[in-house]
This record gives sequence, C-alpha cells and structure tokens, in this order.
Amino acid sequence: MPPDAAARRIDDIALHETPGHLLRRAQQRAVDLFVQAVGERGLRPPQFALLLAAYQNPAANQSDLVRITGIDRSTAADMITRLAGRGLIRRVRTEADGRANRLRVTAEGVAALEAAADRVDCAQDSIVAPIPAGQRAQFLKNLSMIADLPDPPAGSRPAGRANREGG
Amino acid sequence: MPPDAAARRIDDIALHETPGHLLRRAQQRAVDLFVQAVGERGLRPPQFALLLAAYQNPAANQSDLVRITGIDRSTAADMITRLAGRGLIRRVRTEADGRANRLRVTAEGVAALEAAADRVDCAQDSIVAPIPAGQRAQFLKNLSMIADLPDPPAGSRPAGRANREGG
DNA sequence: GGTCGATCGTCAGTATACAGACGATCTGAT
DNA sequence: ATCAGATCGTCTGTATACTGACGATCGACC
Repeated sequence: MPPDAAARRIDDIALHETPGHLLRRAQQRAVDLFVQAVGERGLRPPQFALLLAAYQNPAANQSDLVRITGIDRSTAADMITRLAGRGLIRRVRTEADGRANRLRVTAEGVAALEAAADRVDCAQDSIVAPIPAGQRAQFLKNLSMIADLPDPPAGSRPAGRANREGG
Repeated sequence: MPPDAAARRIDDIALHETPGHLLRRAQQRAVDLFVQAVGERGLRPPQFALLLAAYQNPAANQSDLVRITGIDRSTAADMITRLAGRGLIRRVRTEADGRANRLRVTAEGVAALEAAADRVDCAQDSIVAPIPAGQRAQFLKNLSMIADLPDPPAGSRPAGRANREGG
C-alpha cells in the first residue's frame, strides 16, 4: 500500500472543525455558564446532577444513580463523600442489600437544589442562546442522539416526576 | 415575594433534556469512540489536539497552544510534561523571550500523529453517525456557535495549513 | 537605568473522569 | 448447605480541568 495514498495527512486536519473538539469546547463553555450562574461556591454541574437524581429517586442506590447520571461509579463515590462532607446528602446502609447504599438528600441538600434551580434553568437557556431559536429543538434532539440517551418523548414534559419510586 | 410562585420546582427538572447534561454525555461518548478507535495506549483526545497544534504551529509557545486548543495553561503544562516523558515533544527555551517555551514535536511525535490520523478521522465520523447525514453540517455549525469558536468558513477546507508560521 | 504592569510557565489544591483490582455480599444452581 | 458468578461500593493510579499564587522575564514609560 502506497504510504501517501488514502492516508489522512496530518497537515490537513482542521482541529476546530472536528466534532470531538467542538464537543469538548462546547461542554467547557456550558460548564462556565453554569458556574457563572450558580456561583463559584455553589454546586457544580455533576454535583447538581447527582444531587437532583438522588432527590428525584429516593429509592435509588449509588449504582442506580450512576446509571441515571452517567457518572462513573468511582467518581460518584468520591462526589458523594464530598457532598456528604458538606452535609447535603447522607449514605444509608440498605437493610435488604448489605452492599448497597441508599442516598438521602438532607434538608440542606434540598435547599441547595432549590436555591440553584432558577439559576440552573437560566444557565441552560444561555447555553443554547447562540443557536437560532428555531433550530434549538432539533439541535438538542441530535445532541441526545450522540449522547445515546433515551430520546425525550417529543413535547411531553416530566410534569409528574414519573420516576419517583417512593420514599 | 411569594416563595412558590415563579420559582423553578426541582421536581420538574428533567436532567436528560437539559443542554448541559446532554453536552456532557455527548462528550463522554465522543471520548469513548476516540479512545476505542485510537487504542487504549495511544493518544487521548486532548493530547492529540495539543500535539497536532504544536506540529501545525511550530513557532507557537505554550500560551499560543493554549489559545489554539482551549486547554487550560496549567493542564497544558502537565500534559506537555507527560508527552515529553513519552518522547513525543520537547520544550525548547526561546532565545527572544526568556519566559517562553517553543514546543518541538519529535520524530516519534510525528509518527504518533500519523499513526493516529486515520483512526481519528474514523472516530470523528462515528461521533456524528447517529445524526441523519443531511443534518450533520448544520449540527456542527450550531455546536461551534456554542463553543464560541470562529465559524468554519462554509465549504472551505484547510487545504494549505494557513496557520503554519514557519519553522 | 529603574520601575511598574503584563505575560510566561510552573506549582499546589481541588474536582471530575475512568480503568482495574479488591472485599463484601447477593443470586442462582446444585 | 455450598459454591460460582455477578453486583455493590471502595480504593489506587492516571489524566483532564481550572483557580490562585508564584518567580522570572518582558515592555513601556519615566
């Protein structure tokens, strides 16, 4: 095989047009906007996701939250330790399964979520603000295809937190 | 101010529909595909970006590469130390500026880039593969709006590595 | 020639991310 | 009952990411 035939020449790779690089930069910007809106000392995006998932799924153990949030199980363990250190969550040993922890969001944790909610909402809007309004829905649909998450059932909002499992 | 009026209720936040979360998950997937294609032991996405930028901009110092790649300057310093440890790059003290380092990509570094190029190309394709072909260009355009990078000049490919500065 | 503000690279500290190994525990089959 | 395999949470090690501080140097100005 001729060494200079079909091979991609590294001189011709335009980093700023590659999907992977664009995704990385876009995510950087999203985190920036989130932190700006919520405040340096507030919850960071993965912490908010984890705490919210724990609140909305009171029966979940750490592995369940890992599946819901997409946070790695090692990372989740670290984060829960930190959140517990700040008094926002507590590990509760399960009676039924001696291995599992149920996560209990404390009153302070709920307060932190409620304090952040509006600002998070605002940050989410500002993330997609540069995209023409008419294209945002399609963009998010395509984005969730890449993310390989269940497609949001068009038009249906959560409304009744269908994933509350009891508490 | 009524505490339950316009405030966003945390029960109603659908994590899996928020742009920030979708961006995080999509980027996770992009990294997965990249690593799968290039190999566990090969360059990781930010390493590839940094090494490629150093190769394409031989006159650049670390701060220039930070601006090009969007990698934080502390992170870049760490990464360069690691890449140097693997023999892929070398720091060269600048004569003109006693503070700055020029980065010299070694022969091994070029070889690593060339070995990865085709696989990286393939990974980039697989990242956007879930999106209908007709919508990919628009998707990437919107994505780069969020990333806040210069809009790729529609249809023009790099072709002549316009950002080579000499070497 | 000396001084001040800006910049370059580094470093410490913290947070996120993931692979791999581990002990403890659960489940299913026998 | 026991045992094999799977699962749960933890831990180690490495990589990425960013803030804030720092010494060294540069540039501009006086």
